[in-house]
Amino acid sequence: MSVFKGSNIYSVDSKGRINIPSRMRKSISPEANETFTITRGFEKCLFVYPQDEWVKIENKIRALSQTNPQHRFFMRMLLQQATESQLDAQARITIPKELLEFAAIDSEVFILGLLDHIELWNPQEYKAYLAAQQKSYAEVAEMVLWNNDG
Amino acid sequence: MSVFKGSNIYSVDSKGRINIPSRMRKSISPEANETFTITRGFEKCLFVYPQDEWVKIENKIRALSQTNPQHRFFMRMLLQQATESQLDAQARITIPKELLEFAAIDSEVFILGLLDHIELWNPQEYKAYLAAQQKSYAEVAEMVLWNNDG
DNA sequence: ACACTGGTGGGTAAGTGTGGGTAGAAGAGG
DNA sequence: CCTCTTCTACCCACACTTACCCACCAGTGT
Repeated sequence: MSVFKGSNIYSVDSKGRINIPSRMRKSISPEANETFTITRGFEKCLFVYPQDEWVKIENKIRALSQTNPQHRFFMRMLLQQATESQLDAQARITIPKELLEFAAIDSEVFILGLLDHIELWNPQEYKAYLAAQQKSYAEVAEMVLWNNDG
Repeated sequence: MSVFKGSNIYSVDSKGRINIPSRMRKSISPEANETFTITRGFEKCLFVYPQDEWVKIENKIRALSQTNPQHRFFMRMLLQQATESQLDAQARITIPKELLEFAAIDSEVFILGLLDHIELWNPQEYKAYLAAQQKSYAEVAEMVLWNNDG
C-alpha cells in the first residue's frame, strides 16, 4: 500500500520527462514494478498511479454497468488518455504531450503526493485552485473530520 | 498512545534541525520507530506527529470520498506539506525550508506538547496568538469543559 | 571533582535533481 | 521496397543537497 505525501516543484525537461521525488519513490511498493499509469485528473491536473494501485481502479471500473450511459462516459474519460510509463534509470517518467497540454504543464510541474496516487499540476494552476476555494483549510478540516456539514 | 505535554524554547540550527525535548522524547511510543510526520497546522504553526499517531490520521483520510471536491481539497492541504523525518543520533528532526517559512520560524522555535502531537511555533507568533484571544482562559475553559457555548 | 545527560554546531561522503548525447524503433514519403 | 526523418529510450556526467558522523559545552547529580 502506497503512502505518497509531500510536494515538490520540479522541472520538466525538453523531452517531457518528470522526475519522481526520491521521497515518493521510497513509498512505491515493489509490486508496482516501477510502472505507472498516467491519466487526466478531475481538476486540471494529471493522476499518476503506481501499477498496483491502478489495478484496483481497473477492477472497480470492470464492475460498472456497460449499459448505463453515465458509467460509459466516466470510463471513456478515465481511459481515453490513460498511458503506461516506466521509470528510467534516473527514476523519471515520460509524459505524453497531449497529457502535458491538458494540464497546461510546460517547463515546471508541481508534484503532489496523495497517498495512493501522485498528482501533477502546473504550479500556477494549483495556486489558482487554492485561491478559488471558498472555505479555509481549518473550516474544511472541521467539516471533514467531524462530519459537521454546517 | 503518546502524551506530550509542556513547552520549551529551543534553537533551530543553520540546517533546519530542531531538537525534541528529552521530556517529550520519553513520551514517544516505541511503535513510532523514531519517525515523525510534520505538516502545517491550522494556525501559523507546524504539527509534528509520531508515526503511530499519524497512521490514525492517514486511515481517516483514506476513508474519505475521492469524488467529493471538499474532501479532495482537505487531502491536498493536509498532505501537500507533509514530510517524514527520522530522529538523528542527537534526537533531532530536520524540518524542510518550506515548512519553516510557512510558520515563520527562523533561529528559535517554541515547542509545545499537545498529547497526541507536538506543535512548533515562532515564539513571537505564539505570543501574538495568545494576545489575539478575546476570552480569558477561565471563560474558554468553562465553555469547553461544560459545553456551554454561552 | 567527576561522570552523565541534554542541547548545539559543523564536516564529509553518499544520494538526488538536471541536462545532454547517441543509438534504435516507428512512421512518412519517394 | 527502400530511404529519410522523427521520436523514443537508454546512457553518461555534473552540481547541489541531504543525511550521517563526530566533537563540544553547559548544567546536574553523585
